[in-house]
Amino acid sequence: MKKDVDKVIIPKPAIVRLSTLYVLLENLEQEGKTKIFSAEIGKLLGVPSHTIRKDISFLRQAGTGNGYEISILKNIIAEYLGFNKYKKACIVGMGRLGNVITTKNGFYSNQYAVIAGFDNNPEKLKSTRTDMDLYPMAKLKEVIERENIKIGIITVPQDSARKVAHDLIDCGIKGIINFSPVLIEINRDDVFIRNIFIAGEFNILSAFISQYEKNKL
Amino acid sequence: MKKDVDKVIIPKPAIVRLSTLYVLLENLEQEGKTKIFSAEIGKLLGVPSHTIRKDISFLRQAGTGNGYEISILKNIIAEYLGFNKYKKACIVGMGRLGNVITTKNGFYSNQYAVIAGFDNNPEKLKSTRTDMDLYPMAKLKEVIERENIKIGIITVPQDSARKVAHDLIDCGIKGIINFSPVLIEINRDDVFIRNIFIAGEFNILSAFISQYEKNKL
DNA sequence: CAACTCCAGTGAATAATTTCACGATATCAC
DNA sequence: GTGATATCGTGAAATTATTCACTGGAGTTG
Repeated sequence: MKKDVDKVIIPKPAIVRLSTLYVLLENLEQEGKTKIFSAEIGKLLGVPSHTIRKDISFLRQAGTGNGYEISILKNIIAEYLGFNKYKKACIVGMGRLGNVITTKNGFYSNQYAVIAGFDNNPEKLKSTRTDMDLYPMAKLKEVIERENIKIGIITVPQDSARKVAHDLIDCGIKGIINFSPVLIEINRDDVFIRNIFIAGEFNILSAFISQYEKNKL
Repeated sequence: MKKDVDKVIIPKPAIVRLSTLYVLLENLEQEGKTKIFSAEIGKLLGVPSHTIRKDISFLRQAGTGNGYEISILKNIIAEYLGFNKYKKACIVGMGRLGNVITTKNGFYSNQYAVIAGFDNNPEKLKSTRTDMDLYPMAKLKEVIERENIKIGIITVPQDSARKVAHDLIDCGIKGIINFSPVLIEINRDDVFIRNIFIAGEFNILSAFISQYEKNKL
């Protein structure tokens, strides 16, 4: 009898690695590569090969045992992790950062589409040159519901970030990428937030470097 | 007899949380707040209060037992994690993203200073308006060594990211924040890299949302 | 068609991290 | 000052994640 696949819970760090791996595979595929080994993936992701093998084994879709066919592996990951479900995103805050992020620069996978931008400054709505549709904040709920958008990006200044986050959640957004330099507190376990907290990154590096030097002694 | 404090190894996730917490405390302090409780911190960081208490307890600098004095907690964290050691950073790639990041926007803590910018396009060196000193790539080693910079930010396009990373490491950089949409593979355990991999963030959110819905059933 | 080599897959062991639970200490009210 | 309440600090337990170690399949060579 087959194992109850649906009950296997994948460790969160494994989900993060596999999600990243997916984008990596997209890039490699575009470069013309078709096959890859666990050791190679490991190097690129900065983890040992057995970690990669284990991560992939959580998906319970055993391959042939001799390297991975990139296109197949991509599909297995996307299928299992549900990447095909939520492809639309919106962005709030059409300032300079918002602009940079949504300019197709390789920043986001070609699987996703940021289809709507919001800002409460009418000037910005006019001056911004982009493929997306731009709207004033008042249209937030209407657009998100109409397009069934589940992912939101926050690139507004500090003082409005929290309000925007809660507005997005009220409109049905389930995942947020927050670039504002403010941590956003949410009380619901059905909404996920990824904070891109650049100021913190300096400290993290500083700490790791110091820890390394301390332990070296 | 006192415990051998120096031998206590802090879990990596705790280091990351404490590093983030530090920036948070800086912000709260600027807003005029002087005291904070573990439950409050927990909400802001999105983790339970006992995790925060445990994280802080790794520092072995017990407080009074009734909330934390923000200024004191800040000092304890900075001291223990060595934040005071490496305050200078440089950035390679003065394109639009590089500009946005280095514009004092609250993106980086006021503790750090991005003091030098590099680009191999002479036009960019002239046209960019900034407080930093700007240099051509040829000056990389000279400047990094002269200023004893240990942290580098990469905001160059995809195709040069890997080379830039290795150049930085050759110049003595020990910590890298990589914004390019390429994962950088390094083989040294004395160099730390933080990939801000936006394309991956979409997948991660997508996966968490799907996982949540799957487990809900 | 062996024999050999190279990898993936995975259950089990180990290690790392988080959570728990409770004693200790500060604060406040009266 | 005493009691009531709130909060921290931390060793130990529980949970979660990683690493190990071995099996078996696929490709390759002569």
